[in-house]
Amino acid sequence: MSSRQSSPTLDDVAKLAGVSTATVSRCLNSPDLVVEKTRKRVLVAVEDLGYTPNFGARVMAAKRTFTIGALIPTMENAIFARGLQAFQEELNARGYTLLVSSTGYKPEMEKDQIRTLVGRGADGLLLIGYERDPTIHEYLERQNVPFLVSWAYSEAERHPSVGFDNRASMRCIAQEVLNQGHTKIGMIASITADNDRAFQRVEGVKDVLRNAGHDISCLAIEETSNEIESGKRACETLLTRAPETTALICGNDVLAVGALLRAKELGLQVPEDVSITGFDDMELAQIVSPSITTMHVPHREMGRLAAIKLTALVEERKEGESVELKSHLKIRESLGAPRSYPRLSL
Amino acid sequence: MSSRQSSPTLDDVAKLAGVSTATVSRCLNSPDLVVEKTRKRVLVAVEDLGYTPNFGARVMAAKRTFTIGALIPTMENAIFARGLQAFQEELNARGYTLLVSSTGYKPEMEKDQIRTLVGRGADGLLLIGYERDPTIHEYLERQNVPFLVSWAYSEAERHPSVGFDNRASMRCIAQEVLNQGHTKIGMIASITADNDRAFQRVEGVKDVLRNAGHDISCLAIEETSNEIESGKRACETLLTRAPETTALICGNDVLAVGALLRAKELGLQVPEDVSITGFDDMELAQIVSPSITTMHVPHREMGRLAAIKLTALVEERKEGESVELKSHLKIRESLGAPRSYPRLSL
DNA sequence: TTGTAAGCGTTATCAG
DNA sequence: CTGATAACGCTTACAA
Repeated sequence: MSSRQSSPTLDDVAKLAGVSTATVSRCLNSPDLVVEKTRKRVLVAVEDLGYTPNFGARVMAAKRTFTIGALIPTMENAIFARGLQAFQEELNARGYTLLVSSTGYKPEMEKDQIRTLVGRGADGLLLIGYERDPTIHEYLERQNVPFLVSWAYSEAERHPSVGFDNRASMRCIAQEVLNQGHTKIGMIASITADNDRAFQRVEGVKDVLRNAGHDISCLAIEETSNEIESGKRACETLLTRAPETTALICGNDVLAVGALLRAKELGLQVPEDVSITGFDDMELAQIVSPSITTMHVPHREMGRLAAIKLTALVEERKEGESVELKSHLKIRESLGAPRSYPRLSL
Repeated sequence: MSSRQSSPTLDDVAKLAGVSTATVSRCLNSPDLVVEKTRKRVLVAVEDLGYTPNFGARVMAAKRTFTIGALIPTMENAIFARGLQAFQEELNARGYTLLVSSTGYKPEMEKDQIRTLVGRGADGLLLIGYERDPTIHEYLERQNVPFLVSWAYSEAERHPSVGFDNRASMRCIAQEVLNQGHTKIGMIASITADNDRAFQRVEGVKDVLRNAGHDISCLAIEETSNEIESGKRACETLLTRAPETTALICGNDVLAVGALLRAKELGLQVPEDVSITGFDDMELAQIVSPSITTMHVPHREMGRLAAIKLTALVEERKEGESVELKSHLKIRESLGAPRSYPRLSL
């Protein structure tokens, strides 16, 4: 079965076509440098032999791989999957191949993977969020591998990014919650350590409360991992800790769905007894009942733009500018005014 | 900005450590061939220089890339994302990197991408399902690139796979539907052209009906793309076409969720007016209300095993054996006995 | 327009 | 256990 039949090389093609390897190479890479007649002969030979250039050799000689690496926390979260799919499609259209790895939200893992991807000759990298050990950025600079930050945008950061302002977006949601008349607010956040998106979302909520004259120290916050099950647990914990809470602002839709399910299990009415908001606007948010008020983020568009930006960065080797995408509030059923009278405690 | 400062090479490390390049290479690849003292010195040098092996060179010399390519229909479907995540984790643990592309369920796209991945020197490929142009398999054989089929398992096929029997699994669901007393059954399937999983799932339903003495030609089938929205539309179309239908067997959970939502919008009770079943057991299935009776498929386990199998295939270069994973029925709320009296038509 | 030949940075064989 | 050294297959000056 294992006929160690190695692939035809440039040399084979050259011989068959009766030209030099240089000519064959040129036919493939810059056809206009070769006269029609020769080119034709070469292409026939290529076809006949079923020749495919050897990747390693090509990389070594050309010092380009046409490979882009992407590091995402996890493929299992639909918001990354969706953006990544669009990213890949656009990359493909531009002749690049995507190399993906996931980090499981672990900084050490990310560091490792970045080295791996660079080692594999990725021409450029897509990274999620700004926050990471500065030595990584230095390393990439030194290796001369451009990278684009995505899923986040902040005026305060100077590195090129394609994303949205997590903090401002969350401010928008929190404001809406306040507008509905809520004063006892709880937050279920994803783990903020090493995660600027999660952190900024919490800050956004605090900004608004502070601005409205609330005492921040009263904001009950539960931090937990991004799973529906965790959202459920956090919901219960928080409502036990702070039973007077009438609105739960969640760091993302996954947590919000968890919170919603548990709230219902606890016999609470949403939004009558407790309002719940999400973030991201994944499909899930409009499927559950009641549907979840959330912040819509244009993930596909973000992926697509990131591909365009990053290939430009790679090809032009100059500092690109950041692109801020606009998120917008999706008002749905899970947010409403608090009851005018307190509900029975749990 | 663009300080064309190229990375340190093996040679640099060798010089700094005062040894030959061969020794450095050995330290990195087969440490046990090098005496402790030398190794230590070398590793320090590696660290000092921040040396990363050049991928192209390595590929060329070793004729291995430690890269595995995976071609999935789309990352946006959670069932692929989940399996792929596990696949990647296991691959990583074994020192391989994953190269992913999606085909959008298009055979031509798949063909293209396979060539690309092989061109990039993928040591092995993970492909979803058995069905594809036979020339592709010949091509891979010729290029001597082993590939593993996944997400499907069939005794009738000889190529190594890690998956489950789509047809038998669906038979199991259909039988359960029959057991509940349904006789007017409809099916919402994904597009079966070029998709053996979708096709086998339809066959599974037919097997059971045929076996129970039903006339297959009466089975109302709607084929549609894998989106919730499509499931909704198909549900309405089917119930309009065959209003007597009391059970909708769906090719997967995405379609089932769509069908469920639309059925509710149409004012039908599930399962009292119409039962609905899914397939895959994605998270979604237990979150909607009523929760969906479906077939649980161990996606993570499948991905993990696929990684083990495929790397074995790559490393041992011998025909592997297929692994059949067992799916199992998840009875939930969306399937029940039909009402004894007919409901009002739509 | 085409050919020649010098790298590119590893790995692996073979001596020592 | 370590060191020379010959591949590996392609790109790209430079020469013709």
